[in-house]
Amino acid sequence: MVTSGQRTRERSPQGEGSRLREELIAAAGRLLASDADVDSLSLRGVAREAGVAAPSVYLHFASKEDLLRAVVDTHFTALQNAIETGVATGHDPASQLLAGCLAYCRYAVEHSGSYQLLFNTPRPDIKDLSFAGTSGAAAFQTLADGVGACIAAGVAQPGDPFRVATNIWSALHGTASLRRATSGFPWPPLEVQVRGILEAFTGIPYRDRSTDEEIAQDGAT
Amino acid sequence: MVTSGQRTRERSPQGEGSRLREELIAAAGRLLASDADVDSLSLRGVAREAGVAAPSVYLHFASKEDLLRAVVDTHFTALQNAIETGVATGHDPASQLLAGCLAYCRYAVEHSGSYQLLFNTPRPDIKDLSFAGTSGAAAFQTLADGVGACIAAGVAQPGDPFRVATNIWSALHGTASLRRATSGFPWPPLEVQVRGILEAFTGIPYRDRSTDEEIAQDGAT
DNA sequence: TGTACATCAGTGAACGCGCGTTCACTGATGTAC
DNA sequence: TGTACATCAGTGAACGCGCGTTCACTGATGTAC
Repeated sequence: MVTSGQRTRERSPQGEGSRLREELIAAAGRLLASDADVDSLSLRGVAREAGVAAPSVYLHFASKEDLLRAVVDTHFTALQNAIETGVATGHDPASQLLAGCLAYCRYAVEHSGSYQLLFNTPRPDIKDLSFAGTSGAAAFQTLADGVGACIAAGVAQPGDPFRVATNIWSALHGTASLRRATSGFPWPPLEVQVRGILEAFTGIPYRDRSTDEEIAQDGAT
Repeated sequence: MVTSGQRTRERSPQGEGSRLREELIAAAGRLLASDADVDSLSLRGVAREAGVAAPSVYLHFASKEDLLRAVVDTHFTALQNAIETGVATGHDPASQLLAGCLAYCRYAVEHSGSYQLLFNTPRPDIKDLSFAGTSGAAAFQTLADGVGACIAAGVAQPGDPFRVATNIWSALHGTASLRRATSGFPWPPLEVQVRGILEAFTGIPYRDRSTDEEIAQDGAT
């Protein structure tokens, strides 16, 4: 149980019935944030968290599957936003790549239920069958473009951006997933490992590099 | 449904009651091999697959949890065996490292339900709370030792074997997990990617290197 | 202004299902005398 | 050799639970005349 949906939710005013739709998606998000398992996302559980009777879900979703699809969509958008916000803090291809990858990993670690739903749940009923055109593909393209920009700028070692991005994605996904599934393993700080991974696959000396924030601070002192 | 447990399993002869214990673990393995989801491993489902009534499970396991613990143990042992068999095919530290990592990834991809149970299921009720001393730790130690041997032999670039092994593990786990969860992504052949990952983290030129088998074949022609 | 009616947001009770677990049992095989 | 009894491997029926879904409903708000 999380925020234990307030028992006396007041009904939406007439014409605003679609508010409940957003409230249900938000309730599912709260469950994912706490319990962090797709299978804990029962239709009744989500309705309970939203403070509403189970059949009310059917006012906005045709089935449980339909509800989960909307949840997946919402969380893919949130991840994409997190990445773009991160990338925007960088001022050159190399720092943008680091910032984007860090944002991705932080999202995965800090919203691990959500991330688990997006990338560790092979549920064709909920997700698109082909990868191309999905939100996951969009996020990957952002990564591949970032790698390509570093190679084009001559700061990363030459190579096929798509393949390099595939390796980086694998490593980032791996560390985020393993951190969640293992208890007691002595993981290094997330940023340290992300820097090491990026350095290994691009040749950019990230381990010796300050963040843009640190550079700004150093310049200010 | 898989092999749909034969409806008329003949009972074990007297004194051999513990046969059922192994049959139940094997039945769980068949379910994992086909359906590949921990949550599909219901006590009733396993009994059904074994061709036995549900309460019969309690002749050998105190609870569903207890059964699943035994299943986890069995599959960790299978993974460790696969790795050791792989390592044994190598004749120097570098080829042993590659062989062990390939064996790990192949196990993960070919027994994806089993692998999912071992490494993507944070279930403290089923698994040990601390990582140290577990079968997972043993497998990781094998990897760290392999990396250490390559560094000591001077074939890998210098570094902390534990940290390098952590990065390799993350990347191998990531590619195995993502291959399962994404449909439609253009993954490179597993061995190609594993070689690229190992080269990036150790500096050993695996991408240009033949397997021991290929060397043996080349020598024979 | 009053009243009949429509619309809208949401509910309570019920359904059939599979689950984990408990209980008293069955029926074959071995053992004691 | 026969028979009473113990042991052993496993079963059938039942329990309470939460699930997804359906159904007929309620009661507040708006609209037509």
